[in-house]
Amino acid sequence: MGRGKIEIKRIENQTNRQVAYFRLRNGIMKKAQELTVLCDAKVSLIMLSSNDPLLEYTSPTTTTKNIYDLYQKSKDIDLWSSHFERMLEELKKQKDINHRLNREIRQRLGQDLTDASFEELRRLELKTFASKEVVRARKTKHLEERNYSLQLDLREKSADPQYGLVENGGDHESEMAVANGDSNLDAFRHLNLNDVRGEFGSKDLHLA
Amino acid sequence: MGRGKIEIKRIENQTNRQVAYFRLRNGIMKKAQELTVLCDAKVSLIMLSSNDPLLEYTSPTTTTKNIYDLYQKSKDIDLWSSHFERMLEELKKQKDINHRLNREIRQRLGQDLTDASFEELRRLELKTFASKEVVRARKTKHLEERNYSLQLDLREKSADPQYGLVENGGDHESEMAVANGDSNLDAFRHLNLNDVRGEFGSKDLHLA
DNA sequence: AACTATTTATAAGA
DNA sequence: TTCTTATAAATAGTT
Repeated sequence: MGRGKIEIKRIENQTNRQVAYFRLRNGIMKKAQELTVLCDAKVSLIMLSSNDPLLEYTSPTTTTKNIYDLYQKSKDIDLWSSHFERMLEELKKQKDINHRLNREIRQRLGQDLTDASFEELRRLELKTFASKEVVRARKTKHLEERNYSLQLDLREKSADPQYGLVENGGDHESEMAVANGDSNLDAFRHLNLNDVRGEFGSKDLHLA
Repeated sequence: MGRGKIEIKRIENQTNRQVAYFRLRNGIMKKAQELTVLCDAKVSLIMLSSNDPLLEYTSPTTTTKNIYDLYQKSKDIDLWSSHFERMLEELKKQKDINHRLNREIRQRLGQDLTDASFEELRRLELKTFASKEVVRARKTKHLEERNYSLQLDLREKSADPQYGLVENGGDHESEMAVANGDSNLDAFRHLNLNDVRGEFGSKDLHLA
């Protein structure tokens, strides 16, 4: 509606397109507002165009989150699980970093072991056990807590205020490298533990 | 715009309001579609009015989920965080603890064990060995299985085919535990490493 | 960013 | 409801 009729297809001229966007977005926002008021409806309108910030209209009687909750209910889907996916992806990424570091560590250990004396080897083995236990304990405890979180998650999949994401900055790499007692110490499995244990005599093992 | 001008305020007559909603919703949907095509924009429009099913328009170039993700990114908020907030907070805390612990562990393993006596080392080995095989085998496995089933639950709640969950393979929990290690130093402390004194050399391993 | 000729949307009536 | 149509509103092209 204007001086001339236009075909509804992408406006190829970048500038014209931008101008049209500016006009039309105001138009539709107004429509959304009118619809809200006149019909007592809830409306969520979100628009995005390259080179422009995201723009939204949300009926004052509701919130974007509320609309999305209703949307999900209506569609019987769960968009929020995307966050869970995202976290899993992040973990997967970290896992990859872990693997890389583990390889590195194993290589270093291998080099060091090449010319290690018997005493040194024994010392390393002991370190292995110590690390293993510490890490194992930490892992187990954390698993418990994660279980708890997941359960809460499943239980409370509905209402809620808005919070900011906790930033994940910082480098995990060195920490993981040290903490990952499972894989990074696998290298020691090829040590003949029996040879070493011989040194200690044959006392029975007591469970902790 | 019509035969007469109308004031933008709630239409009190229920029927008229309903009729208006029907008209206007078609209008705004068309606008959304035009905006999408003409300006190459992404639009998400969701409408709700009592006694009517939820109605939406989403640009064919995107999805509601995608818009939602972009929205959150743009607003730097996380609408889902009430669910995840607890977990993320926890992870952050764990990470801090982890950082501190790693330093501690590195120091202890590197320094304290260096001078361990034969007797202490033997005791240390026995303890760690025992814990390794017994406690973890049962407990950890149980927890991991439980985690896995919880995740399956979450996964089944997600009906969005476009965003399949990251394949987990049952490993993420351990990775997470590793990456966000927790503070169970108890097992470590029970080793009484500080009491250990001995005769060993000091060739050191670098774990990171 | 303003103007205005036109197109488009739609309020009220049938 | 749905169609019709007079009129309001939106806006394309222009300045």
